[in-house]
Amino acid sequence: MIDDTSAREQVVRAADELFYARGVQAVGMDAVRTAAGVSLKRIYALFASKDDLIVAVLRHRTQVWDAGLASATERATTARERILAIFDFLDSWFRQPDFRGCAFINTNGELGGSSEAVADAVREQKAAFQAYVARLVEELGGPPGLAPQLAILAEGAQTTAAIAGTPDAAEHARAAAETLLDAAARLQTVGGSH
Amino acid sequence: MIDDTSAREQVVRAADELFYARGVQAVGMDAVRTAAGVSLKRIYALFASKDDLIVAVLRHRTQVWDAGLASATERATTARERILAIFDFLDSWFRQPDFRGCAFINTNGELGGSSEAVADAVREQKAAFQAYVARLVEELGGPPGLAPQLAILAEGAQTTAAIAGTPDAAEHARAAAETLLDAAARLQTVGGSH
DNA sequence: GCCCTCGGAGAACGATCGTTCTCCGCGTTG
DNA sequence: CAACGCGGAGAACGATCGTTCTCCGAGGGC
Repeated sequence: MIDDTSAREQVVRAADELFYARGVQAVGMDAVRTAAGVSLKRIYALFASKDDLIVAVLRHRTQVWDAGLASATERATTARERILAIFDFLDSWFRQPDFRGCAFINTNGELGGSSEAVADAVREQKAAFQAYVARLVEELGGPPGLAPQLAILAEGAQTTAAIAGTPDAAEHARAAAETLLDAAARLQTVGGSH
Repeated sequence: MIDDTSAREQVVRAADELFYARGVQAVGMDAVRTAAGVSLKRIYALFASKDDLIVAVLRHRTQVWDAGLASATERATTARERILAIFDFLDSWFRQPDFRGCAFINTNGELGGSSEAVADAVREQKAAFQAYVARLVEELGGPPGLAPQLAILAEGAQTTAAIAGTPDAAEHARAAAETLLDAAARLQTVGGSH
């Protein structure tokens, strides 16, 4: 037998893939069991219920997202480049063949109305992303109002790419972000109303 | 008894409200029957299956959305004002107490991976919105790349408002749209690189 | 007035869900 | 070596799903 920690990890990883590909409610616990190779008894010893597993999957996705975002932006030297690197990160994500939109948005749409725990986990992740963008904008010296605008571009690109089935939205969002960054820089240098 | 047309309408309207509030899979056909006041036998005479009903609900939502968008933007006189009116329309929508995000995005996240019919209906609606924005941008004389950027702002505002539970995203998206419109106008008048 | 058809209410059916329980084999301890 | 506890496989359970069927009462044609 394997220890609890790696069993948990296997279950979460398998459930994550299945939930993301087919939606949460369409995946039965039997499918999770088969994919993870962990018995149902064990799964229910590690997680109190399917809802618990869903939340654990969302927290795992948060970690994966945070790590991917960090590694995508750390190469850039300036704050502006780091902000634009977010959209390059989205672009490469949208190009993956199994891309099916943002798991947090999808899960929130499916269960956010009934499960408060799910809604909370999703809200937390999006708030963390907003805070990350806000930090970059602050580093840049941009106005505080710029950060939510950039975050909205990133969110919109994700849903647009998921529904259209093309990665174009990343480029469009990146171009819009550049325009917003330019406008902020211009306001900063000339420092006045038009 | 009532005629088929109004029975259909009642079923679609009731299903729409239930699906939007709780998610599609969480609503049984019995609940639709009770809310619509139409017998299950009749429902299955009007719709071949639940999937059929889901698609009919999405088409109905498309009509409601189109009508709301048209009435919100028709008062504005210039193309720029009509574009910005989209975000005012979103703002008033986000403030409704039963707002729970964009039904198309939610349904696509829940079923788009398994049902091609649902994915198609959602794609159609989003493509129509993109085309509508593109028409306004053309009317404005803006560059063609501007339209997808504005559409992405609208999409991002919807998911952000749904998850955060606040209507702030509409204002942020509107402000970003103004910046993008200003930048496009500036390029148009001075007509050159920076 | 009688029959016949049609639609409404909801029971019934098979499938599947989340969750628990049973059975069995294996490894450990005294 | 024998008794025992623990985990794995999967059957079992009650609930609920989408869909169909049965029963029954109301209303129009002869």
